[in-house]
Amino acid sequence: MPPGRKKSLTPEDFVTVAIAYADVHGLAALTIRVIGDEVGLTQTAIYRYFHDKDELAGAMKEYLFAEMLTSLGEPTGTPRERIERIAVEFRRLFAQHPCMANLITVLSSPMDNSTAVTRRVVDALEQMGFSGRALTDSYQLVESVLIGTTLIDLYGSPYHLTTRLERFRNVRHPAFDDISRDPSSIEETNEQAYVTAIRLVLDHLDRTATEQARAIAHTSG
Amino acid sequence: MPPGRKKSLTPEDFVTVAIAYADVHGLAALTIRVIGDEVGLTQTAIYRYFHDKDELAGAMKEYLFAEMLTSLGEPTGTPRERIERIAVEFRRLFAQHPCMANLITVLSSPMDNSTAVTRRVVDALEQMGFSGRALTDSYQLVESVLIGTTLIDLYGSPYHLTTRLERFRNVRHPAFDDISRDPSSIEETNEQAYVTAIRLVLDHLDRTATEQARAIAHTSG
DNA sequence: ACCTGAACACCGTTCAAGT
DNA sequence: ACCTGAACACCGTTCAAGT
Repeated sequence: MPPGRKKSLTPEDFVTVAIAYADVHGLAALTIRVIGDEVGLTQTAIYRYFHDKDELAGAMKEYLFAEMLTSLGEPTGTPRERIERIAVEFRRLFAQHPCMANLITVLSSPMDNSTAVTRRVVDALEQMGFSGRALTDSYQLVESVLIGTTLIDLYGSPYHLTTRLERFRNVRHPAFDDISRDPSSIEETNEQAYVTAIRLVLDHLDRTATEQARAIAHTSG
Repeated sequence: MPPGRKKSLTPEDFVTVAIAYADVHGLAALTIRVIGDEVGLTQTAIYRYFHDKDELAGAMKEYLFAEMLTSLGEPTGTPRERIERIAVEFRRLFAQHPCMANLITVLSSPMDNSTAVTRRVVDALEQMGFSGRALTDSYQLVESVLIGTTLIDLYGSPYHLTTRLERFRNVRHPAFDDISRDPSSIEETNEQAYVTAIRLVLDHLDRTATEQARAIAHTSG
């Protein structure tokens, strides 16, 4: 490609620009017209690249999950360590790209990269010894706590922190007043709750996995 | 009021009609024009009762939390039982009114009735022996798991079940295929995850509460 | 092939006008 | 006092027309 040659855009250009904008201004502020402005074209140019806004949102979600898969690298360590790793990277992804929380609540369709993450958790659970209904139940527990507690921290982005601050102030209790004075201690509290919740789930999985293994050994022995 | 006299509407009329519609068709389908149709007036009539759509959404949320407070009744039993009670009623509220999940993600402002529920949890935690930073951390853990795991089950309402069904099918694993065959077993799995998560949190609170009590006794003794 | 400009249906909201 | 009808700004989307 000769220099100075005006290269046309790619779908990825739209995706990265949209993510950057939504992270700062919130997903609600991301209109088709704004995207046009941001990439330097007209409002309607995007329809050459995406069928509709939902398809763009799906591509944004896939892009961010791809980023997470890259950070994750190849699975190593014990099953528990692998799930812990996923929990950490999941959290990091949402912290770096808060628009993800709104994307997930707005979007429903399962897609390749999110399914890949799901499968990693399922693999780890299988290696812990879960199968059949115990496997799906365990997976659901991990997903609910992992995504649930992350969602609740960030769904109002980019106003989630001030909102939570206001909620804490509304409790009208000295301990909550103390913490509502600076946003960073609110973030700490959220982080603390996440880490504790994940640890509780993993401890529980360790216990039930050995129980299931013992039950199977007893049946077949 | 004489019979046959045409009584004018109340704000509550709009609220109940809006909730009923959003529960069935989803919050996204609830437009100002639809509300007008449903109450039997014009699109713009609602502005005599609410400043804007956000105020209506807030009133819907408050109405549903009021319903929950009524179901809860006066607090009785041990602190743990009281939190369990709240967890059960919270779940029931969302099951009966799935629009609540979307209301929460869309709305941010803290309001009277939701704060009342918060305060009940805080009271119970204080009676368990938590104070200061341990109190806010404990509360945050309860809230994250309680609301988080509920949100994640229902945020796509009224399509949340078919969506999850499709996600399970996408995993392409025999155990997930089995469960994705009927929607009721998906609901069971969600319910199971919720109950387990709450139990894990409450067990953890029981442990840390006695630890904190012991630490205080040690310091002051 | 890639982009623009005008247009359309739909949304939340305002406001003057009706009873 | 309560409601209507027409209008406005904004949204996602379509499509004929430009290069």
